[in-house]
Amino acid sequence: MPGPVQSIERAAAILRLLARGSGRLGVGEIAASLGLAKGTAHGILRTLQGVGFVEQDKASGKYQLGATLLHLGTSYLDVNELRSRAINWADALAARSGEAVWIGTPLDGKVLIVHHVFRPDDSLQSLDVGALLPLHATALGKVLLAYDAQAAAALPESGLEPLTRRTLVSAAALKRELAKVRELGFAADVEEATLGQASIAAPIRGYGGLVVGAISITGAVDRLCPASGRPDPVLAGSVQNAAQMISRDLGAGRW
Amino acid sequence: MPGPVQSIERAAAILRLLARGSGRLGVGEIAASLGLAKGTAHGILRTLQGVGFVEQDKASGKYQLGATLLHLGTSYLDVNELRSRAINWADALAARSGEAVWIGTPLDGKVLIVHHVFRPDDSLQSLDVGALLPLHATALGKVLLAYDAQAAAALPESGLEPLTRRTLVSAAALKRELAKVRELGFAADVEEATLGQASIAAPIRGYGGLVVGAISITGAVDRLCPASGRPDPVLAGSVQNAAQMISRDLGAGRW
DNA sequence: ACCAGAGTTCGACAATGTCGACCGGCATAC
DNA sequence: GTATGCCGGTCGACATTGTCGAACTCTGGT
Repeated sequence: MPGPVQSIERAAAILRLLARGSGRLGVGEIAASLGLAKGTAHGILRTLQGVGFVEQDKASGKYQLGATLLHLGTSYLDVNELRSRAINWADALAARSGEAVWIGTPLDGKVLIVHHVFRPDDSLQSLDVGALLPLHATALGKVLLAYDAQAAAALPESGLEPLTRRTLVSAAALKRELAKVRELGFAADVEEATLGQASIAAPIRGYGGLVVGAISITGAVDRLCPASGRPDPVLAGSVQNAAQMISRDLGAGRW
Repeated sequence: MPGPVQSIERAAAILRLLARGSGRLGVGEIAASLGLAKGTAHGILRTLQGVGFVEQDKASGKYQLGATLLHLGTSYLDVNELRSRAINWADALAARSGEAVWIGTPLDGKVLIVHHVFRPDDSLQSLDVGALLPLHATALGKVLLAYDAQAAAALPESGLEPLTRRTLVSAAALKRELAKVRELGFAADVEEATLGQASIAAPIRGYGGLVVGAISITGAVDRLCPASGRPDPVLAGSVQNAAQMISRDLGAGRW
């Protein structure tokens, strides 16, 4: 196949760098990180600035992400079929379970949150749409791993980052967990991402039965796992049911 | 100055086209819209696909925005200084006024919503962060216009799009309105964007006193304009006060 | 006042992306 | 069932285009 356009790849690399670096970066730092000449990096940055993808802090001369990206990002939400089909079911699930609902899709070895319904009762919660969560420490991620052999194979054998003292960090333990997920049809995490919080997730299938995302509820451990430290089967059933309804809307056939 | 990088500009144009087009587009349509050869458009699209900025629908072969953009967009929120300084004050304003709060910044002849606090009482509201609102029909936009001569000059003399039957569509009427905004120090719109809804907005100033954004409350007309169809001065004062606090945090000097 | 480091500019080279014609499917029309 | 258009994808030659690296300027610190 004919070559991809290098300058665009480089521009994308710069944007990702700025997103990861969580702050402003200078031309020199960017050029060094990507192995480019300073002048080259500058030219790309100036172009990105012209289209509004990056902004320059006039005081320090450093660069950061630009406002246009926010608009493009939310425009993505409008065309995302998974999200638009799932919204109604997510609201219903939140109402029935009384917990916050997330919908996630795999992105580059992480889980991207594409929808978030606040827990019905109190409304002082931060919005997590657009956030990237690790695959191995969240119920959403475990579901995606369990039904995507490719993603599972790409996981490192060790060195999984522990978010809490309960995070699974060994590949063997995770593998057992994934087998259990496939057997039960849903995944759970109990204080593996955040202390005091648990989640239950189920797979969403698209056309052809392929798993394209997952839906989960998240809340306090004692509500999701009443006694015994195992997820409440009624709640798990609700999540699975919501996932099935969404899958049906997506044309997933008889799954 | 040395030329900007064309391929990046073209890639950005494609992304904007996809964001505007609100749906999937084919290679041919994109190439025609931008005056490019089909092969060229294809190469750029394939590169954008490689970096996750666009996705291809396998069934139809058409392209749409990609998930990576969502993550980049929300990463922008993390580094946006206006938003991060304003969040606490926005929460306080929402609590005191009992209304939904927006924070907006100018972007390319529109208002970009960078923060949104739900109305405290009921929580069944859609999230508008990332949305682009017109300048002439919203309180946020009027504030930005009133204090940015350049943006005001760029407005068309006529042909302002009417969103409701109360939207100001003549340049003269808008001009008078902006003069009033400058005099009072805040802007209002009463059913000019959505029937039954009103807003009150005040300018946020950054370093040097420059207006960098605006904050507003939005709610039912009878709550914001109790009798007489004019905005409640107490609520307007609250909005102005929040704007001043944020401006101070941004280092706006004595404004 | 000097120096160090930042972002920015400049010009030449050739690597790079662009163009336009060509292929292969799929769907529709006849 | 065949023909036909449409659409996405491919390929190779040309020259436009982006890249490099050195030189410039300005700010801030010493």
